[in-house]
Amino acid sequence: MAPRTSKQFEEMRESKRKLIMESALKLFAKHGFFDTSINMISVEAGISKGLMYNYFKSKEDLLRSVVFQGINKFLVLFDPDHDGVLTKTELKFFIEETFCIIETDISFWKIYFSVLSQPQVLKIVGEKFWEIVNPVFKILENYFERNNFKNPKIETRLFGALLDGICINYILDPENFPLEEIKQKVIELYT
Amino acid sequence: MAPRTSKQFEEMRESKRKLIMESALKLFAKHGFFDTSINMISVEAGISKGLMYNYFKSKEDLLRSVVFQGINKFLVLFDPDHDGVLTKTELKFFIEETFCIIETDISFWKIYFSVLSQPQVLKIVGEKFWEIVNPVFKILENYFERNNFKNPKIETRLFGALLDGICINYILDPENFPLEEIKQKVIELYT
Amino acid sequence: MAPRTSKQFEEMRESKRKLIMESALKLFAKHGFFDTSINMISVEAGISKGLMYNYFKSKEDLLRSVVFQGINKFLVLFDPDHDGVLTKTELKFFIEETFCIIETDISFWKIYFSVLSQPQVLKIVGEKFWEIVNPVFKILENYFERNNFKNPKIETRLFGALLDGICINYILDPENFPLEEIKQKVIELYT
Amino acid sequence: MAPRTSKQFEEMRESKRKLIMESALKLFAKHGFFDTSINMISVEAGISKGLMYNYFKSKEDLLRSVVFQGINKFLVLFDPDHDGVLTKTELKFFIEETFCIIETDISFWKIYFSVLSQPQVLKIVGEKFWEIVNPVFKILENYFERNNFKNPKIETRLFGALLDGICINYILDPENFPLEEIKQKVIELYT
DNA sequence: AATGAATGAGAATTCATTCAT
DNA sequence: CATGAATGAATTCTCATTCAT
Repeated sequence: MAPRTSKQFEEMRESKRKLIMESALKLFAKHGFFDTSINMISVEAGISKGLMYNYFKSKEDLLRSVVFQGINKFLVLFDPDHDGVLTKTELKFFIEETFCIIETDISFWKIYFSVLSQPQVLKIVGEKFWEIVNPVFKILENYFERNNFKNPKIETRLFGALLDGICINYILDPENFPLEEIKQKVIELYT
Repeated sequence: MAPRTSKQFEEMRESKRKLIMESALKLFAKHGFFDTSINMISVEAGISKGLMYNYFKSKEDLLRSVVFQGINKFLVLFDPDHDGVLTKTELKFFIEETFCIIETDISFWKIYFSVLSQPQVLKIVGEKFWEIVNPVFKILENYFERNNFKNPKIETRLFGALLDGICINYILDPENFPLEEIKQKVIELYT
Repeated sequence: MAPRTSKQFEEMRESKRKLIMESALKLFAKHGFFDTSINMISVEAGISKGLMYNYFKSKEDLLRSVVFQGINKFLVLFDPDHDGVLTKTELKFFIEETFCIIETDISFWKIYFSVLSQPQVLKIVGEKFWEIVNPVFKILENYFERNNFKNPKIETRLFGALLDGICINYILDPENFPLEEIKQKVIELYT
Repeated sequence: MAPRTSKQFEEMRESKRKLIMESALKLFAKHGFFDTSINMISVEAGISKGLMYNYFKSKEDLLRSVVFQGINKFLVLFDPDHDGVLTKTELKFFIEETFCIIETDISFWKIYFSVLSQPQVLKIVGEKFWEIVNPVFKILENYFERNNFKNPKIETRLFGALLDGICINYILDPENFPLEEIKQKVIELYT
């Protein structure tokens, strides 16, 4: 029998890591970080409690991993050219994709806002959060400047706040929130 | 010694209740609900752990009380005539007061969003939350209708989302968030 | 009924503290620090696990307390005048009392040597240990100097080593170790 | 390829066993038995955790092996003629070698005293310990008898205690302990 | 009313050991 | 022979809540 290659092992590890993260994502979203125990996660993932610690060094580490994975998934939408310059089309695409992701990744966004509003949890995610978010703000500011918005800095902040607010309102009551119409309205406002 | 009247007792009780709630508000905002222990609260309030349970049924009950007190404080701003009809001046006043309260009651808002984004905490606050928020939405919708906004329902939702988003962004980074300029922009947009 | 005074409360606390320390001493000596769980101690003391942490902030803290209590009990034997000068009679008394304490406090000495020889445990007891032991060495050195021993420093070290060695040998096999005769021999050698 | 002979296999096994034991010795001495995990040992030895169990039945078995190897290394110094009779020269040689070994094998002695003073660890090493130590005592007793010491039994115990005490004191503070001068003093006392 | 000692369920984490590959 | 993923029992510690005083 051919011995398993190192690569195959790596793939197995990676897929189990993903499995654990998905279980955690689901439960964190459903019950919140503090009310989700390692035990619950391991049951959900169908593994033993101990094994968790083979893949993540603590519950906090697991949260961090889940949060950053979600943020990164979101950020790739942004400025697809990676040229630091946002065209009107790109912004429209970004907004559309954002709304799409709000809908599909609702679990992630629940965790995301939980992280933002819980001091102890925010502490865990820490500085790295700002490292990621700040460049995005820069690019938006640049966009508003080029498009002759009166006060680009303010506009950027307002835009960010609006998306956050929409997201948090959608999360609160997904059934009744008119996501599609809100999306059209936002696109209309900004492009 | 003159026996204390029942009224004096009530006043003492009420003021101690307030003391506990203020201590809790401060600590929940600083450390989060889960990382604030009953012990910490009682130390902050200068009373014993046991006495807490004389005023609040449980830690959850205390949270609920703190949250609803804050919401009520906020709601009295709204529609001062209680006539269910919002004038342009009243809306402007409402926005201004909202921004004022965002700044002065930052501790409350931290808890508020923590409540919104933590499923278990939201569960505690429960239905009563919607009972309070829904009428406000109705009044706003009515305002947008009377002022010929194209889609009052959407506009209401967008307005709510925007305020929520502004608040959450301010909370995250109060030092750098341009609250005053954002306020002007919002007033300009809606009145 | 007369209300309990604060002093009575303090006494109750103190006696419970002692109870826990005695239980811990017994079990640490019997099973060693690592093989004695907080659970075992609380059962032995007839209290709940949680209550332990009302009196000691951790298992390590409990160990520290037990060890220092034992060391202090031992040190009061030394130089009863507190004049820093040891007479021949005082040394004889010290040796006699030491042997007495070796016999009666065997549990403590087991822990003591466990602490000395387990790096992680020694770390817990830490610097405070040397703060206590060093002055004793000084006084002994002074004694040997005044009594014209050839090399007081060496003699001090040898004396300390001998007592440690006797103690550890007694602990290992109390039934068969001729403690009384060894004591006479030591007195004869040093006074 | 030439098949490996059984003898070669044995040699490889033996050398790997030694490697593991050396790693364990080093880590047990540094961190103590309980704070050294199988994982740490296997990393130190550059092998897998699983392989450890191919060479040693358990962690306890590994400790036992390490301790007995050290004791045996020490015992061969003793009575080189194996005639059960110790000459004055042999005793001097024995003392000198003992002090030499105290210095070079400090890691072992740390473990040794840890074993002596930790009940659970002593239990592991068990009876075999006494089987080894008792004959040595016999030979020393015989020596003191032949050399007209007043009470050979007591003298033997005292001698053993002194060496143990010296060793434990050296271990505690190798930098400052005057090992060489103590050695001269001991030789002077006993030969 | 007021206290804080006491409880005990439950949390995160560790680690010796096993076993499929 | 060699690996390291997987297990699960055991451990320390926390904390909301109760209750005798």
